[in-house]
Amino acid sequence: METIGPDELKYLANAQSTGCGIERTLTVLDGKWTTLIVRELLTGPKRFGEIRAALGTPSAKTLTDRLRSLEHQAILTRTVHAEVPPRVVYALTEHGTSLSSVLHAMLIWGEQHPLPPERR
Amino acid sequence: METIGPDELKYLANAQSTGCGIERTLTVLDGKWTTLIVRELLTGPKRFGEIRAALGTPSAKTLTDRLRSLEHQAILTRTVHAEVPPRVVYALTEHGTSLSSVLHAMLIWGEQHPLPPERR
DNA sequence: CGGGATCCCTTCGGATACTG
DNA sequence: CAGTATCCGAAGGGATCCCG
Repeated sequence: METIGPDELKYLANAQSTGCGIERTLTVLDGKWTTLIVRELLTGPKRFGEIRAALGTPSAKTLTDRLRSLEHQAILTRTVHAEVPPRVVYALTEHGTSLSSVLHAMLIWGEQHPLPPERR
Repeated sequence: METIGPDELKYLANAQSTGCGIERTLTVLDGKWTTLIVRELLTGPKRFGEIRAALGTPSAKTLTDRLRSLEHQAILTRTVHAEVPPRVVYALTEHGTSLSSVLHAMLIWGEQHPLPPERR
Protein backbone atom coordinates (compact mmCIF):
# COMPACT_ATOMS: atom_id res chain seq x y z
CA MET A 1 0.00 0.00 0.00
CA GLU A 2 3.05 2.14 0.43
CA THR A 3 4.56 2.20 -3.02
CA ILE A 4 3.13 1.70 -6.45
CA GLY A 5 3.42 -1.44 -8.52
CA PRO A 6 6.02 -2.35 -11.15
CA ASP A 7 3.80 -1.25 -14.02
CA GLU A 8 3.30 2.22 -12.66
CA LEU A 9 6.99 2.46 -11.91
CA LYS A 10 7.79 1.65 -15.50
CA TYR A 11 5.32 4.35 -16.44
CA LEU A 12 7.14 6.85 -14.29
CA ALA A 13 10.46 5.75 -15.75
CA ASN A 14 9.18 6.42 -19.21
CA ALA A 15 7.78 9.75 -18.21
CA GLN A 16 11.14 11.12 -17.27
CA SER A 17 12.26 11.00 -20.87
CA THR A 18 9.33 13.06 -22.09
CA GLY A 19 8.26 16.57 -21.19
CA CYS A 20 6.55 14.87 -18.28
CA GLY A 21 3.12 15.47 -16.85
CA ILE A 22 4.66 15.93 -13.44
CA GLU A 23 6.09 19.26 -14.49
CA ARG A 24 2.69 20.41 -15.65
CA THR A 25 1.21 19.54 -12.29
CA LEU A 26 4.02 21.35 -10.53
CA THR A 27 3.35 24.43 -12.63
CA VAL A 28 -0.25 24.52 -11.51
CA LEU A 29 0.45 23.69 -7.88
CA ASP A 30 3.16 26.32 -7.68
CA GLY A 31 3.91 28.42 -4.62
CA LYS A 32 3.59 27.96 -0.93
CA TRP A 33 -0.19 28.29 -0.66
CA THR A 34 -1.68 27.00 -3.87
CA THR A 35 -2.12 23.41 -2.83
CA LEU A 36 -3.70 24.40 0.45
CA ILE A 37 -6.16 26.69 -1.31
CA VAL A 38 -7.31 23.86 -3.52
CA ARG A 39 -7.65 21.58 -0.54
CA GLU A 40 -9.76 24.19 1.18
CA LEU A 41 -12.13 24.53 -1.73
CA LEU A 42 -12.57 20.80 -2.20
CA THR A 43 -15.17 20.94 0.53
CA GLY A 44 -17.20 23.55 -1.32
CA PRO A 45 -17.12 27.20 -2.44
CA LYS A 46 -15.75 29.66 0.07
CA ARG A 47 -15.33 33.38 0.54
CA PHE A 48 -12.05 35.24 0.51
CA GLY A 49 -12.04 35.72 4.27
CA GLU A 50 -12.90 32.11 4.96
CA ILE A 51 -10.03 30.83 2.89
CA ARG A 52 -7.67 33.28 4.49
CA ALA A 53 -8.65 32.28 8.01
CA ALA A 54 -8.44 28.58 7.25
CA LEU A 55 -4.89 28.81 5.94
CA GLY A 56 -3.49 30.70 8.90
CA THR A 57 -4.03 34.17 7.46
CA PRO A 58 -1.45 34.71 4.76
CA SER A 59 -1.19 38.34 3.66
CA ALA A 60 -4.08 39.56 1.52
CA LYS A 61 -1.71 40.30 -1.31
CA THR A 62 -0.27 36.84 -1.36
CA LEU A 63 -3.63 35.16 -1.22
CA THR A 64 -5.00 37.39 -3.95
CA ASP A 65 -2.04 36.60 -6.17
CA ARG A 66 -2.49 32.87 -5.73
CA LEU A 67 -6.23 33.01 -6.30
CA ARG A 68 -5.74 35.03 -9.48
CA SER A 69 -3.21 32.54 -10.71
CA LEU A 70 -5.55 29.64 -10.13
CA GLU A 71 -8.39 31.54 -11.74
CA HIS A 72 -6.34 32.17 -14.87
CA GLN A 73 -5.56 28.51 -15.06
CA ALA A 74 -9.24 27.65 -14.81
CA ILE A 75 -8.73 25.77 -11.56
CA LEU A 76 -11.31 27.92 -9.84
CA THR A 77 -13.88 30.62 -10.52
CA ARG A 78 -14.29 33.97 -8.84
CA THR A 79 -17.80 35.33 -8.36
CA VAL A 80 -18.47 38.84 -7.10
CA HIS A 81 -21.86 39.45 -5.53
CA ALA A 82 -22.84 43.09 -5.93
CA GLU A 83 -23.79 43.71 -2.34
CA VAL A 84 -22.73 45.99 0.48
CA PRO A 85 -20.45 44.86 1.91
CA PRO A 86 -19.21 42.93 -1.12
CA ARG A 87 -19.10 39.16 -1.08
CA VAL A 88 -16.65 37.27 -3.27
CA VAL A 89 -16.92 33.53 -3.59
CA TYR A 90 -14.31 31.17 -4.96
CA ALA A 91 -15.26 27.75 -6.24
CA LEU A 92 -13.32 24.96 -7.89
CA THR A 93 -14.05 24.18 -11.50
CA GLU A 94 -14.29 20.59 -12.65
CA HIS A 95 -10.72 21.00 -13.72
CA GLY A 96 -9.73 22.08 -10.23
CA THR A 97 -11.72 19.37 -8.52
CA SER A 98 -9.85 16.74 -10.48
CA LEU A 99 -6.75 17.71 -8.52
CA SER A 100 -8.22 15.88 -5.57
CA SER A 101 -6.47 12.72 -6.69
CA VAL A 102 -3.12 14.43 -6.29
CA LEU A 103 -4.03 16.01 -2.97
CA HIS A 104 -5.28 12.71 -1.68
CA ALA A 105 -1.99 11.02 -2.49
CA MET A 106 -0.17 13.82 -0.67
CA LEU A 107 -2.39 13.51 2.34
CA ILE A 108 -1.91 9.77 2.63
CA TRP A 109 1.83 10.03 2.29
CA GLY A 110 2.11 12.83 4.81
CA GLU A 111 0.09 10.95 7.36
CA GLN A 112 2.04 7.75 6.98
CA HIS A 113 5.40 9.42 7.20
CA PRO A 114 6.07 11.49 10.30
CA LEU A 115 8.63 14.22 9.89
CA PRO A 116 12.23 12.97 9.96
CA PRO A 117 14.59 14.29 12.67
CA GLU A 118 15.91 17.06 10.46
CA ARG A 119 14.31 19.28 7.85
CA ARG A 120 15.70 21.41 5.06
CA MET B 1 -11.14 7.92 -13.06
CA GLU B 2 -10.62 11.64 -12.83
CA THR B 3 -11.60 12.50 -9.32
CA ILE B 4 -11.65 10.55 -6.11
CA GLY B 5 -14.70 9.01 -4.50
CA PRO B 6 -16.99 10.50 -1.86
CA ASP B 7 -15.24 8.66 0.95
CA GLU B 8 -11.83 10.04 0.09
CA LEU B 9 -13.33 13.47 -0.29
CA LYS B 10 -14.77 13.29 3.17
CA TYR B 11 -11.32 12.25 4.31
CA LEU B 12 -9.80 15.32 2.73
CA ALA B 13 -12.47 17.51 4.26
CA ASN B 14 -11.59 16.21 7.65
CA ALA B 15 -7.91 16.67 7.03
CA GLN B 16 -8.20 20.38 6.58
CA SER B 17 -9.17 20.81 10.18
CA THR B 18 -6.11 19.01 11.45
CA GLY B 19 -2.46 19.86 10.97
CA CYS B 20 -2.85 17.98 7.73
CA GLY B 21 -0.55 15.45 6.13
CA ILE B 22 -0.58 17.50 2.96
CA GLU B 23 1.55 20.14 4.59
CA ARG B 24 4.09 17.55 5.60
CA THR B 25 4.32 16.32 2.04
CA LEU B 26 4.72 19.87 0.80
CA THR B 27 7.54 20.42 3.25
CA VAL B 28 9.43 17.47 1.86
CA LEU B 29 8.71 18.20 -1.79
CA ASP B 30 9.71 21.83 -1.39
CA GLY B 31 11.44 23.85 -4.06
CA LYS B 32 11.53 23.89 -7.81
CA TRP B 33 13.63 20.78 -8.32
CA THR B 34 12.93 18.40 -5.46
CA THR B 35 10.09 16.51 -7.02
CA LEU B 36 12.00 16.03 -10.25
CA ILE B 37 15.01 14.70 -8.38
CA VAL B 38 12.89 12.09 -6.69
CA ARG B 39 11.32 11.13 -9.99
CA GLU B 40 14.76 10.75 -11.50
CA LEU B 41 15.93 8.43 -8.75
CA LEU B 42 12.84 6.26 -8.86
CA THR B 43 14.43 4.42 -11.75
CA GLY B 44 17.51 3.59 -9.74
CA PRO B 45 20.56 5.17 -8.08
CA LYS B 46 22.29 7.85 -10.11
CA ARG B 47 25.37 10.00 -10.01
CA PHE B 48 25.46 13.73 -9.48
CA GLY B 49 26.19 14.47 -13.11
CA GLU B 50 23.50 12.15 -14.35
CA ILE B 51 20.83 13.79 -12.25
CA ARG B 52 22.00 17.22 -13.30
CA ALA B 53 21.89 16.39 -16.98
CA ALA B 54 18.49 14.75 -16.74
CA LEU B 55 16.89 17.78 -15.13
CA GLY B 56 18.13 20.29 -17.69
CA THR B 57 21.29 21.23 -15.82
CA PRO B 58 20.33 23.35 -12.84
CA SER B 59 23.29 25.09 -11.24
CA ALA B 60 25.58 22.87 -9.20
CA LYS B 61 24.86 24.89 -6.10
CA THR B 62 21.11 24.54 -6.43
CA LEU B 63 21.27 20.84 -7.08
CA THR B 64 23.63 20.30 -4.17
CA ASP B 65 21.31 22.21 -1.86
CA ARG B 66 18.31 20.13 -2.87
CA LEU B 67 20.19 16.86 -2.58
CA ARG B 68 21.44 17.79 0.89
CA SER B 69 17.94 18.68 1.97
CA LEU B 70 16.57 15.37 0.79
CA GLU B 71 19.45 13.56 2.41
CA HIS B 72 18.74 15.20 5.76
CA GLN B 73 15.15 14.16 5.51
CA ALA B 74 16.16 10.58 4.83
CA ILE B 75 14.56 10.61 1.40
CA LEU B 76 17.82 9.58 -0.22
CA THR B 77 21.34 8.47 0.64
CA ARG B 78 24.62 9.89 -0.57
CA THR B 79 27.51 7.50 -1.15
CA VAL B 80 31.01 8.71 -1.94
CA HIS B 81 33.30 6.26 -3.67
CA ALA B 82 36.93 6.99 -2.85
CA GLU B 83 38.24 6.97 -6.35
CA VAL B 84 39.95 9.35 -8.73
CA PRO B 85 37.98 10.98 -10.14
CA PRO B 86 35.45 10.78 -7.31
CA ARG B 87 32.12 9.13 -7.89
CA VAL B 88 29.11 10.08 -5.80
CA VAL B 89 25.93 8.09 -6.03
CA TYR B 90 22.51 9.12 -4.80
CA ALA B 91 19.84 6.53 -4.11
CA LEU B 92 16.34 6.72 -2.72
CA THR B 93 15.70 5.22 0.67
CA GLU B 94 12.58 3.19 1.28
CA HIS B 95 11.15 6.36 2.69
CA GLY B 96 11.92 8.19 -0.51
CA THR B 97 10.65 5.45 -2.74
CA SER B 98 7.28 5.59 -1.06
CA LEU B 99 6.83 9.03 -2.59
CA SER B 100 6.20 7.30 -5.87
CA SER B 101 2.49 7.22 -5.10
CA VAL B 102 2.41 10.99 -4.96
CA LEU B 103 4.51 11.40 -8.08
CA HIS B 104 2.35 8.96 -9.91
CA ALA B 105 -0.78 10.94 -9.09
CA MET B 106 0.95 14.08 -10.33
CA LEU B 107 2.00 12.42 -13.53
CA ILE B 108 -1.47 11.15 -14.31
CA TRP B 109 -3.07 14.48 -13.61
CA GLY B 110 -0.55 16.39 -15.69
CA GLU B 111 -1.03 14.10 -18.65
CA GLN B 112 -4.78 14.27 -18.55
CA HIS B 113 -4.90 18.03 -18.21
CA PRO B 114 -3.15 20.00 -20.93
CA LEU B 115 -2.08 23.47 -19.95
CA PRO B 116 -4.90 26.02 -19.91
CA PRO B 117 -4.65 29.05 -22.25
CA GLU B 118 -3.07 31.20 -19.59
CA ARG B 119 -0.54 30.50 -16.86
CA ARG B 120 0.39 32.31 -13.69
C1' DC C 1 -15.36 43.05 2.89
C1' DG C 2 -12.21 42.31 -0.50
C1' DG C 3 -9.13 44.00 -2.51
C1' DG C 4 -5.29 47.53 -5.12
C1' DA C 5 -0.89 50.02 -4.56
C1' DT C 6 3.57 50.36 -2.31
C1' DC C 7 7.48 49.27 0.07
C1' DC C 8 10.63 46.02 1.76
C1' DC C 9 12.90 41.85 3.27
C1' DT C 10 14.02 37.05 2.62
C1' DT C 11 14.77 33.14 -0.12
C1' DC C 12 15.57 30.67 -4.31
C1' DG C 13 18.26 29.73 -7.76
C1' DG C 14 21.74 30.97 -11.48
C1' DA C 15 26.79 32.44 -12.82
C1' DT C 16 31.45 32.24 -12.07
C1' DA C 17 35.75 30.86 -10.12
C1' DC C 18 38.29 27.69 -7.51
C1' DT C 19 39.50 22.91 -5.10
C1' DG C 20 40.31 17.77 -3.41
C1' DC D 1 34.01 14.65 -11.17
C1' DA D 2 31.67 16.68 -7.64
C1' DG D 3 31.64 19.67 -5.26
C1' DT D 4 32.56 24.65 -2.24
C1' DA D 5 32.62 29.72 -2.01
C1' DT D 6 30.94 34.02 -3.40
C1' DC D 7 28.18 37.32 -5.65
C1' DC D 8 23.85 38.58 -7.57
C1' DG D 9 19.25 39.25 -9.67
C1' DA D 10 14.47 37.84 -9.56
C1' DA D 11 10.62 36.30 -7.32
C1' DG D 12 7.81 35.17 -3.22
C1' DG D 13 5.57 36.79 0.38
C1' DG D 14 4.58 40.00 4.44
C1' DA D 15 3.19 44.88 6.32
C1' DT D 16 0.86 48.99 5.79
C1' DC D 17 -2.28 52.30 3.90
C1' DC D 18 -6.03 53.38 1.02
C1' DC D 19 -10.45 52.62 -1.67
C1' DG D 20 -15.30 51.20 -3.64
